[in-house]
Amino acid sequence: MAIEIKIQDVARYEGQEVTLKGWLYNKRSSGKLRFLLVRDGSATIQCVVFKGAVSEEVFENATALTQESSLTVTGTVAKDDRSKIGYEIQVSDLTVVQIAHEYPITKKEHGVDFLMDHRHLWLRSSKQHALIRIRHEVIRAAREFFDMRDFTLMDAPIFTPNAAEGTSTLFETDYFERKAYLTQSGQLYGEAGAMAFGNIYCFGPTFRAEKSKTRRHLTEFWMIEPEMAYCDLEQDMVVAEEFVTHIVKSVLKNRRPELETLERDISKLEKIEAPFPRLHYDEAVEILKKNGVDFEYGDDFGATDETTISQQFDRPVIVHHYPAEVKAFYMKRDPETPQFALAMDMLAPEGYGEIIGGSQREDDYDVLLQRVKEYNLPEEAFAWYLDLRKYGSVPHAGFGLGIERTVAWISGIRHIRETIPFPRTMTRLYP
RNA sequence: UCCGGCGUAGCUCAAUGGCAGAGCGGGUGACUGUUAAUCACUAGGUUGUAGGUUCGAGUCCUACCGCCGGAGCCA
Repeated sequence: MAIEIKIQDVARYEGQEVTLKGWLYNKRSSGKLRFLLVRDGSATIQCVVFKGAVSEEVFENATALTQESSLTVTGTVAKDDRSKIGYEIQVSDLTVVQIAHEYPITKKEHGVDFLMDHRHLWLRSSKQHALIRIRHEVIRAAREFFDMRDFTLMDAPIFTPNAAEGTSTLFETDYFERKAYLTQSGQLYGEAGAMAFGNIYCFGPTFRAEKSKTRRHLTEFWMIEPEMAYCDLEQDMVVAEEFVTHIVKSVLKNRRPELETLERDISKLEKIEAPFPRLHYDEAVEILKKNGVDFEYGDDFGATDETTISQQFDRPVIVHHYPAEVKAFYMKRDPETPQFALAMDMLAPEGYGEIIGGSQREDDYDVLLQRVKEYNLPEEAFAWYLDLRKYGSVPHAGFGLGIERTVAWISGIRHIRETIPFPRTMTRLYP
């Protein structure tokens, strides 16, 4: 009786008879030979069916297989230098589980819209497979980083009564004849958690109804957000750069074959090491001026500005002390230079844009109440949030990291939509 | 919302205003080492929609629809 194995473990079974359960990735034939490229989710291997070595029925079955048909194969593991993984299977028996209908995704190239309409099948192809596995590793490493440091996982709600920053980009939904909004960030709830547990993080989907049609935007994306009590902006930045370093190193260690599948320039990732360069807003503006960018002092940076700044460095760069006017109401201002907020953004290299946004939060009750009024926010909706400043307020800080932009950067792929299994954009709700 | 581009076979694309085609995929067959195998044969079309110009429109014009890219906004 042959032992049932995963293709990725095939090297351990050289010369033995094994059984694989999978799907037909591709088929080539030559006279009395059938070359079946079989994938099982772990890897892909060529299975060779020779007419003289199997029953007539097995050979006929091998001939009839169509792309993505499901099958089980039994055969001997043989070393072969022509194989990409070093081995192939010499088939002795083969069972067809299902003959697949005509498979829409062929070996030739396809357009994005067609592939996205078939996203549920596209996930089977090698590039998409590699991306989702890198995404898994990014998420695993991100959680591991905070778990190792004794942060408590405390997830935030997805239905929220109000917006943290304006309502124009919120998805509204009916909530038993009231209005509810899909969350844009777990941060405010994270602050409640930090006051309860010290250090927490939350991880979940967030939703933004921005009418953005660029390769960096999704309407539904995943964010991991730590929030730390007794923490200032400086400490916040240190955690952020060590965090990103840990994620990159984990992917390099555990998902190197996938990076190679994607033809990622790995040398660029190997340079990622904390500490990262840090720029005061004023220094970032200087860089723009030096590069001849027409930029108005006091504005936030646009996408091309971010690219110009990040291109000066071979690792992520942190920009801090943004003008307070362009930043959110909850960010604390620098006591020494109150025109600046104690805010920071981390820009990924190679023009991948902002992957982290964070700040030290305003911890003074009176100042925060004043901000709520200045930003015309409904005071009663933020009563619970203001409470956090009434009962044992402490300096605290946190940030949010966008999973999809991080995966896009580490993978080196152009568009963010391939970094999530089923992307949601302005024009894409199916499948 | 604004700016730009593209809609032709299942897919990727050709076709000077003048007979709507190729490759891949599908089907039939040949081949004992193929690597997107190769070779032969074969089926497959309301050229996004609605108007207009013209002897004649896939091609030119107008409107609409869909998608793609970018801007703003953001992670």
